Amino acid sequence: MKRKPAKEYTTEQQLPRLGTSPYLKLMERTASSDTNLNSAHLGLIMLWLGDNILDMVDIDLAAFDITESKLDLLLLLSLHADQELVTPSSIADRLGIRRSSVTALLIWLEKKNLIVREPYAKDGRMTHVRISAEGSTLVNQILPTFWSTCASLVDELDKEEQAVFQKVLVKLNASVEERLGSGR
Amino acid sequence: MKRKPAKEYTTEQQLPRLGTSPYLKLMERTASSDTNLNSAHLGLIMLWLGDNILDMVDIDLAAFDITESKLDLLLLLSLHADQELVTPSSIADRLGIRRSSVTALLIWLEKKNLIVREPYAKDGRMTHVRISAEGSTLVNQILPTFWSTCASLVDELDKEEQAVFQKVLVKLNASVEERLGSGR
DNA sequence: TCCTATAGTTAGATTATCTAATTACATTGA
DNA sequence: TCAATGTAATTAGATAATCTAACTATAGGA
Repeated sequence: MKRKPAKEYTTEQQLPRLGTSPYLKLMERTASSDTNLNSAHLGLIMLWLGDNILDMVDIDLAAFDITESKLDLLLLLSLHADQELVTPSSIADRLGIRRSSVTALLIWLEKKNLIVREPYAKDGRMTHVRISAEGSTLVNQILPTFWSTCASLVDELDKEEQAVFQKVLVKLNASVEERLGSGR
Repeated sequence: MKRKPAKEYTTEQQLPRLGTSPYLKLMERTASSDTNLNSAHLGLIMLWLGDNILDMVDIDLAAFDITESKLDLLLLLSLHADQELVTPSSIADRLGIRRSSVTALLIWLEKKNLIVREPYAKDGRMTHVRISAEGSTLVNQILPTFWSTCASLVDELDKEEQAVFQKVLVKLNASVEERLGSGR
């Protein structure tokens, strides 16, 4: 979670906005010779943009008193609601986090009655996790806003730009998912 | 900071990879009628990609025992090293976080001798913050890897794709920065 | 039946945030 | 000139999301 300072008396003296160029100059000076500077520039802006987008979504979700991680988990449970067995372990595996981290999320969600944990009869060590009716209701309340925020991110692109952008994004995301070994 | 579970005995049973399509179906069902579904799809992938990219960079930086936030701050100090006065307040303002959060970062960085805090003679309430020689050295060690990671993110795009992508990214980032009121 | 593997949780830590309170200095106006 | 008020920085205490390591309980095989 990040960024949304309310007021806190705005400071008089500020740092000048430097823009991108000093970063590029620094890059020229410090990048290894086999690094393509254009690519690095592109990657850098992607990184910044990614950061900013996450912030925007966080701000949006804050209104629903939930975070992106938790919504992510609720969506996962939603989409696997037909599954006979959804365990903390498999969730951890999918989200790329530790089981104990999942436990922490589940405790929070269960406290709010958004999920249900049920002992799994066929194997006493396991627990089946599912989204509750209340959880589904919340997700359905959140999603319209969430999609509209997603859409607003790329609103100002014209159709042609969107088309190329889409192709590129899908490609990049696939390769990054592969590199990380994660993926939906 | 996120994701890089070491081993923790991989689970036998796993959740099936669903891919994007169930998300899109869900979107069709739950998006408000005035939300453009293509845009929302695009935004969603951008969000996922942004998340994944942050993870990648975090993993990279972990080798240097520093996080993105802290590198960000060190870079900021680097680029404003000529400035007479760089205060915690102005840093907070620029990073879009609270002064107390900056204090926490500074304490950590100072403990590692990466920055120096000096009382500001012209106004006893203020503190001038600058990067130390050691800090600069570290930054110079990190940056080659950092730039190469940035570059690797978009490596597989051909020149044409890169060109369009660049144009689009710059545009989007500008608008998101404006919406958030942040920006470098 | 005993040993070991696995699932889940708990305990305790770290990082990055926040708000509210505190401390110290600066400015201003009666 | 000094008391009230404003501002800068820090501290105290909280929450969120993560981690590792240790623990508990169950399962399953030799």
